[in-house]
Amino acid sequence: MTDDNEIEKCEFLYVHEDAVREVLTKMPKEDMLYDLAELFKVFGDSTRIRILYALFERELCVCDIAGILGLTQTAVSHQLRVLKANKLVKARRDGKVVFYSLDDDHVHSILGIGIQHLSEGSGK
Amino acid sequence: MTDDNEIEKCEFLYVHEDAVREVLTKMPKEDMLYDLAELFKVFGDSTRIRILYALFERELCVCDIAGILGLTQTAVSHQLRVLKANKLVKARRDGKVVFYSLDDDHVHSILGIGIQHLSEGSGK
DNA sequence: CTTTCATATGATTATTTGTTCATATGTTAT
DNA sequence: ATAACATATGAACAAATAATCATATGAAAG
Repeated sequence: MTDDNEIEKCEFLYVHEDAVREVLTKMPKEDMLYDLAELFKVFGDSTRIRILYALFERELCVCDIAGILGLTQTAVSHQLRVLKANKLVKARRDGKVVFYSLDDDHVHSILGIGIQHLSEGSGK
Repeated sequence: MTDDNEIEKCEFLYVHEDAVREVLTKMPKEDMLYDLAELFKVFGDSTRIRILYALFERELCVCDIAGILGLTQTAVSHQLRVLKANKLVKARRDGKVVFYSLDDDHVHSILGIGIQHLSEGSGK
């Protein structure tokens, strides 16, 4: 049916043995795939996405972000910590106030492609 | 200190009032930001990332993916359902076997930019 | 039609994760 | 030093989610 190389049954291993072998040799390192997932996990929360978009316009302090998004200062601070740890935003202190801004060109790119995907998906 | 427009205190609202107003007018729709987060959430799991990378090479059936990644058939099937619901993979049935393949150019783009970010981050 | 095999689905469970509350740190002004 | 304010941090709680187990569906072969 398919055509060439079915081998044994699926007893959890190898329906198409050479396909499996080929893919196995070309898979990236586990560490990298794990880190990649961790990075996207950061984008996978609407609060963080909204913070990033707010920072698209200009740098903002924690309190302003909280005001814009209708969140508590604490919640924003926690999420900014995550974003900062992943080098997506950077902080600048001016007296008592800490200003946050985007710290990565990739933020734009990633969000942009995500939007493209969404818009095309709805058009199908 | 800062320079122009501090207004009142942060009582949860508006340290820099015009900054807040400006950003508020330019924020995208809530729905879109939510959908965007949902999309990235799909990429935010190492199992799904690994499945996507396996499919980079060629289409694969559920059992092969399970074999390649050392997962149960059930776990893979559940994740494929998520990926399919988000139009990142598509399915093709051939008899008893269902072959999955990537269903979006954006998958390449998004993962590519993610990798760029990671590699630059470690070089800092 | 019954069996076999590949895949899918539902329920349960364990873990992760975002928010809240309370409190701590750090900076400026009095 | 003390007070006031912006921000950060830790613990506790609630919600989301990925894996597992049991079972169901769907297709081909006998």
